[in-house]
Amino acid sequence: MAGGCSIVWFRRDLRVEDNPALAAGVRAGQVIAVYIWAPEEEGHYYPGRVSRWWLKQSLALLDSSLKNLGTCLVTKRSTDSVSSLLEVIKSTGATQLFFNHLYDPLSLVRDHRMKEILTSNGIAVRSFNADLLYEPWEVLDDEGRPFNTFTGFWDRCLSMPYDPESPQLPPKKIISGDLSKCPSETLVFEDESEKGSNALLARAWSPGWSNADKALAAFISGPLLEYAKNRRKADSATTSFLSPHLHFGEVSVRKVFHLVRIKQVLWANEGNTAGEESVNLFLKSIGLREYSRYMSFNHPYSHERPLLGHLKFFPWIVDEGYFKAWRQGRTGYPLVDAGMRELWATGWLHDRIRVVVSSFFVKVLQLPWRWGMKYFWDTLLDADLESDALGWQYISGTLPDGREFDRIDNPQFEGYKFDPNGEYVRRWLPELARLPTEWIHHPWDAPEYVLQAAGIELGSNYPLPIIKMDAAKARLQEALTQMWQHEAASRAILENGIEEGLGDSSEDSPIAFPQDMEMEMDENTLRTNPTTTTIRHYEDQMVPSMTTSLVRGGGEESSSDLANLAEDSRAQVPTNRGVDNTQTARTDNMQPQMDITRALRNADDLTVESSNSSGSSSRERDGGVVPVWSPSTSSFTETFVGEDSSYSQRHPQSHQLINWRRLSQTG
DNA sequence: AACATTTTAGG
DNA sequence: CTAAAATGT
Repeated sequence: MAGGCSIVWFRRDLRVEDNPALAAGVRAGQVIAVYIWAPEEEGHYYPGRVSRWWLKQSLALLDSSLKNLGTCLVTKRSTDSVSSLLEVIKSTGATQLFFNHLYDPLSLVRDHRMKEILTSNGIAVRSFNADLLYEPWEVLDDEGRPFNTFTGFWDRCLSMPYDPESPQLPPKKIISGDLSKCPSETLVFEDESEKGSNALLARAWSPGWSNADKALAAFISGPLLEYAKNRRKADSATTSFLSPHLHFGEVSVRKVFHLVRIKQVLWANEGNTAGEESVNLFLKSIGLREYSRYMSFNHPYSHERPLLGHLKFFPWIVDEGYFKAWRQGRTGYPLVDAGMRELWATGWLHDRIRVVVSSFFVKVLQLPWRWGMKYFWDTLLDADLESDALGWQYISGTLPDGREFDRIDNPQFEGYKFDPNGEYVRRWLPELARLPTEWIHHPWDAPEYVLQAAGIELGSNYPLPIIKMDAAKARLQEALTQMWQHEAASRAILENGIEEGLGDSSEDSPIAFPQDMEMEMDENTLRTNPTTTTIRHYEDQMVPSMTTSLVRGGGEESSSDLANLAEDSRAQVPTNRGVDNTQTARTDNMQPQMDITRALRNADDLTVESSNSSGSSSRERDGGVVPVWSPSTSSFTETFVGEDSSYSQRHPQSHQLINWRRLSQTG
C-alpha cells in the first residue's frame, strides 16, 4: 500500500529509534511527523510545570533529529486532537496515519474514537505497541483472564513463549511529505512565572532521546551492578534516572529490557550473583511500569477509584492544614519533610521516599489519596498517570497485593533505615543540620539542651509532630472500624433492597475543596495542630485543582463545578462496572450477589452515554469501550480473588471490585 | 554445629 | 501475616 503520504502521530514516543509507527511510515513512503499539544483533553491532569518543561526540551530534540533525517516535527496547538489530525490530513493530502499505543483511560477512548472517525474518512489507520514488552491483552493467566497481582503478571511476562520484540534501529532517512500547507504552530509550555524555576532544572536534567540513551548506558555500566544493595538508601544517586525518559518514550522500554538482559547473562556467566540479582530487581521496577499500563487498561478507573470497593467507605480526613503542612514539608517528621522539600525543589524523589511520604499522607494524615496523587502529578518530573495511580493504590492498600490496610509506617524508624546517618535530612532540612544523628529522625524526643545547642526551637523554626504516631495509629484503627461498619451496612441495605444508602451521601455533599491550593514555600505561621475537630467525609474523594490558571482560566471553582467536571470526565471514560454473562459461572461460588450486581449493571446501562454504544465497531469490555486495536476476547472479571491478602481473608465479602456507578442510584 | 529467637522485607 | 534472613545460644 504505497502511494500517498503518511502521518506519524507522536505522543509519548518521542524517539526515532525503535519507533514502530515511524518505521511503518517510512516504509510506506513520504512521512509527516506531527505532535499535537492538547492539554485540555487531559482534564484534571494538565501536566505540571516540570513535566511541561521536560516535554518542551524533548520535542526540540526530536525535531532536530527528524531534521537530520529529512523532515521536521509539525506541532499543533489544539483542544481536540482528532480534529487537528483531520486538518493535518486535509492540508497535506495524507492517506494513512500511524501511531503508537497509549493505555491511560483518556487516550484509550480518544484513540478509539479517532480511529473510527479517520477510518470513516477513508484514512488507513494503523497502530503499534511501542511502550510495553507485551500488550496488556497478551498477558493472561491459564484461564485466559487478566492477572490481579503483580507477581502473577510479572512471572508470566518473564516466561512468555515468545520474547518481547527486539528494538529496531532508527530509519536512515525520511522522505518528507509536503508541509507547505501545514505550518507548525508555536507551543507554549511555560509562562513567565515559571521560567526562573525551569532554568534550574536544566542543570540537573537533560531531556531528549539521545540523552536517554546516554542515561541508560551510564546506568548499565555503572549503578546497575549495585542496584540491589543501594536500593534502600534515600540517596538517589544510584537510581537509573530513566523514569522521565521512559514516560515520554524517549527510550524504548524494549531496548532497556534487552540491554539489561544482555548484561545479566554476562554476569551470570561470570558467576556474579549480586549483579544477576540486581538486574532482577531493576527489571522488577520495569515490570511495575508495565503493570501500571496493564492495570490501567483492565481497570480504566484506577487513577481515580480504589480497586477494592471497601475503600469507598473510608472516612477520609479532609483538612487543608494537613495537606498544606505535607506539601510544604512541615509535618514535624524529618524524613517526610526532607522528602517533600526535595520534591518541591527538584521535582524528583527516590522511590523509597515516595513510599514514605505517600504512606504518611494516607495512613497517618488520612488525607484522600487522590489529592496526594494529584500533587505528585503536578510536581514530579517523571509524573506518569498510570505509574502514580498504581503507586498510590499500592500504598493505600486498595490493591489485592498492596500493603496491608492497617499497616502504618513510622517515619522515625524508616528514617534510620533509609537515612541512617541523617545526611539526607540535613541536606533538605538545614534547620536540623546541627542536630546529632541520635535525634535527627525524632527531634521531639531530644533533650532541651541538645536542641538549644543545635539552634532548634520546636514549634518555632521546626514544627512539632503534626500528630503523634500512637494517636495516628488509634485514629487509623477507628477509621477502619468505621469503614467496615459502613461497608457492611451498605451491603445489608443492598441485599434488602432498601434505598437509603449510607455510602451514597457523596451524591449530595461532595468534599469541599480548599480555596487556597498555592504551593509556595512561604513562611506562614506554623500550624502544629491544624485541626481540633476532625472532619471526615464518607465518599470517594475528588481531586482538588492546583493548576489554577492553566486549566480553566483561573477562576474560583465552586464545588459544584468540580463535581460537574468529574461527572464529565467520567462520561468520557470507559466504565468499570458490571460483570458480563461469561463471568457468571466463575463468580457464582463467591457470594450470592449476582442478581444484585446484574441489576446494578442494568441500572448503570441507563446512564451510559449513548455515544459509547453507537459505534458499530466498538467492543465492550466491562461495559466500556475497548480500542479496536485490541482483541475483544478478554472476558474480564471484576472480582479480585486475592487469596494472598490477609485483608481479603478477614473480609472476603469485600473483595468485589465495586460498582462505582453509585450503588444506590435510583434508576 | 544445630537450633531457637528476633528482625526484616514484602508489589 | 509469612517467609526468609540475621542473630543469638
